[in-house]
Amino acid sequence: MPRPCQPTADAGFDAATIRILAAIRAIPAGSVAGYGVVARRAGLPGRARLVARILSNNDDPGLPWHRVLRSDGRIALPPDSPSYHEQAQRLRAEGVTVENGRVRGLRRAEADLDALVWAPSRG
DNA sequence: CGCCTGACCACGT
DNA sequence: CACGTGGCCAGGC
Repeated sequence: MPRPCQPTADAGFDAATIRILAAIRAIPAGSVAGYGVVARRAGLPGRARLVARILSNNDDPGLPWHRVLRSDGRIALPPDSPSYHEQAQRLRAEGVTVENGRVRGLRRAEADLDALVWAPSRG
């Protein structure tokens, strides 16, 4: 009996992994995020590859791993992989437009947000 | 330790 | 938008 805390499938993971898992679970249905964004949200900038490794190692079916894409909106998995099709299917099931293994509007949306924050004559 | 690999990223062409 | 290049971090051997 490791500990009386509630084991949410995060049991046994280090802090970084737990934060990343939380960041992934925080992605709302019907939305997507890049590996780098997930890492940054988890407070681990520059650890995009760590996110990828965690997803690769992940076995929790409740984790919305399908909402994580490359920074350019492309599905990271190889097109001939079974998981690739599963990801595209799950995304479409949430109303996300997947075309040619790619989701449109990921980079553009982030750029717009940055533009708002860094907009001239505003702050 | 050093070396290779990976569900990555930014940048230039 | 597609490709090539260099960089980055973490693991496995």
